[in-house]
Amino acid sequence: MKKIAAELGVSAMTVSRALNNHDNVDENTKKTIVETAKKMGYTPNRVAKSLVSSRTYTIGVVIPEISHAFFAQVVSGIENVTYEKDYQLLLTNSAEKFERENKALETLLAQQVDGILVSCSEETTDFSLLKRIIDTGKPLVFFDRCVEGIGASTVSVDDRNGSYNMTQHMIDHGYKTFAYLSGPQISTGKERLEGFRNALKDNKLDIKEEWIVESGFQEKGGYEAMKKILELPGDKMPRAVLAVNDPAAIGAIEAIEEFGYSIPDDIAITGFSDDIRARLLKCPLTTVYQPSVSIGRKAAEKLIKVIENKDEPAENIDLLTDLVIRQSCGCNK
Amino acid sequence: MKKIAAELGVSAMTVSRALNNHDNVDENTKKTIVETAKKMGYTPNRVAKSLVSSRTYTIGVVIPEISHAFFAQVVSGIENVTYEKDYQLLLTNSAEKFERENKALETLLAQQVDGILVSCSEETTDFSLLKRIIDTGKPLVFFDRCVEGIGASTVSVDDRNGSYNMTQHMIDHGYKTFAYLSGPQISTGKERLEGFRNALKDNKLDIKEEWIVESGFQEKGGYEAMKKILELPGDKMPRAVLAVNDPAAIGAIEAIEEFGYSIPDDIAITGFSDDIRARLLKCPLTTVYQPSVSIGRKAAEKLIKVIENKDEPAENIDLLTDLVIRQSCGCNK
DNA sequence: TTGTACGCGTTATCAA
DNA sequence: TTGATAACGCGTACAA
Repeated sequence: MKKIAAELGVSAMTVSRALNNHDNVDENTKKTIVETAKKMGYTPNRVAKSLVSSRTYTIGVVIPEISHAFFAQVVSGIENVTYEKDYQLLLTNSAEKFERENKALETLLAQQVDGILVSCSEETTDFSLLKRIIDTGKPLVFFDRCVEGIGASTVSVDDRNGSYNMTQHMIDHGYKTFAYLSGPQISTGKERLEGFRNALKDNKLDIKEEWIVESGFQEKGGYEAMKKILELPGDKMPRAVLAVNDPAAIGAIEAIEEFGYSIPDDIAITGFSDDIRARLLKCPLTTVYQPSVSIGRKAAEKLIKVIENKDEPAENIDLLTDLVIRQSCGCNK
Repeated sequence: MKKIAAELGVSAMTVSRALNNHDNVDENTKKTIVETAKKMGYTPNRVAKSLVSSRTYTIGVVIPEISHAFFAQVVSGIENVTYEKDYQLLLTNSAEKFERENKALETLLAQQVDGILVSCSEETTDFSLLKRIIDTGKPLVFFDRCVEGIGASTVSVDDRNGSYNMTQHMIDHGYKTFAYLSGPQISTGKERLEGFRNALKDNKLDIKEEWIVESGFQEKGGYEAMKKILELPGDKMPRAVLAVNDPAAIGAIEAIEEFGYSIPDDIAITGFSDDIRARLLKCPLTTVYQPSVSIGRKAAEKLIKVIENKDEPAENIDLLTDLVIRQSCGCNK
């Protein structure tokens, strides 16, 4: 800006005004300034701008695992909104680790992001840092793996209902013995398991606790949890398996096939999330559709509202899920 | 920092030195300062730091489509490195649009990122902005969809070879008539088509130009291109189809099935990228494995080298591909 | 319509 | 070992 000013024999201030298209600048000088700015390849320095305005137009995102299809889609939804609203996206990855999540949060704060979007790691059970951040008034919105009741808005699907409905669907089709591959018992994972339990209870079916195995959110955990169930002593096997999400279900399917069982005839299985792979599986996976892109969009929209209006009230936004009935549940015949 | 200084009756400068662990500060004062900083919940302001140092420890990434599995994995590789080296990731999405790519680039520049990682959009044929950025000395590295020869390093796989090898594999197994679903004729897309052409030429096989159809990089384009081929007048059909990437192949498979043909018995097909879905398809897709995470890692590593040493020479890094033979090529019997 | 002074939070530099 | 000052690039508030 100084150089442009010197070049044209005006003050830096006039250049600033011209470039920001203020109306108290002579039309002619404005034109010349804009032109020479372009000619000299001027790029405004947002860092300096941010320092004075204490606004960075930057949003920090903490994702448990970027390479997971679901989160990639959520990010895509977030990006849609930030693009429209002229915010930038600072992406961090907790890699499902509590430590990394905290470090990421600290860094985002240091970067002076205008707001933060968080989906908790698998390990996160201590919310003190999150609470402290919210208490300072820094805009923060949870998505998918949310912490409710600590003052921040949350955006997720109605996990309990989705899980309940899927379980009910299976019961309606005559299944009576169920295994459940559960996620960690926080937010999403907890609610889905509750939905499962409630459905069984409401239908007066027994819950066999040793068939409820924690698998985590990933393929490997699903594989191992399923194996554990299949290796249980005794000759009984669950007739149907509900998994906390599609990656876990996909891992479990591998285990089931390794044991030589066929899906859905020996064991029926369902997932949750409608992963990009679900419909393409050899035996297409029945699952609960989660509007991943919308989750990202809603979360980003809410966050920006909070950023731009500190009085925006906190709310828990639940998006609707849908059952996607394919072959793996065996109800399609 | 000022508040801490006031609290302790020292100057802001001493606080700065203590917090940055300089050695010319009294050990005791240093300790007290660090403690009260923690107690007061001090978070350093990187924006201010950046303004004076003209370093942001931020890397901008321009991705053609975040929600694509391949790119999500590349981003994951990039993030691994930026995490290790303490850089932050500013993610932008060109949505395969030239305009958006340019806007993203401008924004990243304005954000004063220390360097930029770019994979070009499908539409990008005008490299003038990219060239201008490189010429200003701003560190920039291309990955996957690269522009060679304009002064920036590139990281991609040896597309020509990968494509050649796949074609040769098919020829070795007796296939003689090929269709090719091509990407746009830049970088990756161009090289893969060349590999295909070269292999046919070297084997003295005819190339039927009307069976070379531009599909773009996505499912929809693959579907439509394949349909076009199958609807061609005359009763001849290609015996095998090579697609520029897996998404295009997956789209094409849908078209092939819609026409009632079976894979690989009526038409064999292969992809490129080893998408997360490839192995799970009803007829698992034979494809060329691209080390996506490594591409991200290498690109980020190279970029950081350039950032930290302006004399780092530009180079074209080619990672190796591998054929992944599954069922869709029909060579597995 | 244009210009000057100052401040944003931090650090380099020089002086004490 | 510590402090004062200036500077990074920009915008607000005021004066001309």
